[in-house]
Amino acid sequence: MPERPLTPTSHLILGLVDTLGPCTVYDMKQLVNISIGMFWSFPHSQLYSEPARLVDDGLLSEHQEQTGRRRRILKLTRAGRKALNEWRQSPTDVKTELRDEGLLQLFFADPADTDAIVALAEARRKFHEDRVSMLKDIQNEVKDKAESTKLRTMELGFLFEKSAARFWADVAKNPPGPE
Amino acid sequence: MPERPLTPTSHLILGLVDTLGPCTVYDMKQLVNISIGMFWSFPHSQLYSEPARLVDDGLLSEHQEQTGRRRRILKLTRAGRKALNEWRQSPTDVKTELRDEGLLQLFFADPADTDAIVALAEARRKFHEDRVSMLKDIQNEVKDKAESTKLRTMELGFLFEKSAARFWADVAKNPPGPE
DNA sequence: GGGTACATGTAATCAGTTACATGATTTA
DNA sequence: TAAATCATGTAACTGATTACATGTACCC
Repeated sequence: MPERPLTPTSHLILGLVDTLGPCTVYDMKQLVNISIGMFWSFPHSQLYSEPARLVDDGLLSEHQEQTGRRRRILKLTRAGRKALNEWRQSPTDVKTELRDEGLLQLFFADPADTDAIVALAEARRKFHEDRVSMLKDIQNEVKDKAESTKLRTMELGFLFEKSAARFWADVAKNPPGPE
Repeated sequence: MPERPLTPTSHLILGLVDTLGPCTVYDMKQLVNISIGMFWSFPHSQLYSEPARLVDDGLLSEHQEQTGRRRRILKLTRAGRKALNEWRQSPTDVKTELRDEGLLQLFFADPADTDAIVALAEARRKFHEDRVSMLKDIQNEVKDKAESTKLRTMELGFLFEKSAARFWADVAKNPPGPE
């Protein structure tokens, strides 16, 4: 059995099952939606397909209900917990992916077309400001329940959205021009 | 011919060919490496496969050298320029993907294991600080040659790396703990 | 003239994404 | 009890990633 290299998605699932205890995919989806999923999209089909692989790998066990919705309950196996803990002890050296199509548009904007640049900047500023307030709402709702590490994680996202909003406001006010 | 929806990678290629004029994939790779590719990874095989699709779509034309390395020279077609300009006029409403495995590790860190958290934070702080200085070097080198829009784009990346470095320094100094 | 790094691609795998489909619960 | 929404999945596609492969130019 040449073991499959685990992806970030694998570790996400392992971490979620550890956080939630035995749980369904839907439970995981709920948690992802209001936390890490705010910054890193994990479509729900991934949350189904990856556990299936992890069961094959022996890192999760699954138990299907015999009644009602026949949901699958997922649990960490001993090997799964071991894999999770090893990952926890090895800080990654992978660079952050900052994939922003708005930035791509700025990169390829025509410096002579100031109107387009300002329109882009205004749209993105508003976008990031809306996200700042969404994040505030979420934070208020979870701040008493969530673990300290999870709250802390949300902070970097928060910082990013705020500097992005400021950045685009500045671009709108003082757009790059020709020459 | 139902036209294929263009991806960010498609627009990247179209934009690069517009910026560089008729060029090879390698020319594009060089530019990507010192700019947008610092934040959004585009493996070079993508820079080969996507132009092939765009040629199929009629958005690029290609002309292979008959001698030497038989490189392929790529050019925007009229339809390609039209597609690029339409994209330029339509600010995206797609959210920024901030994919950071270090953050994932913080999210799933054990609040009781302060040592692991501090080690993670130190590693990531150093990582982002190194990137800040890489970016400074690049900026110094290109600041007289590059277009204003392209320089401006790099700034958000720069801001991000700086706040990430600060964030992790703070986590190291004042790590989230149990209870 | 042999080694090394640059340049140019191809192939195969696999994960990510979108779309589809439908059953179970709640609410009007 | 019908409509709406929540919940739970599957399937097909295709793009992203990794690995492989080889040619060309330059340097020692």
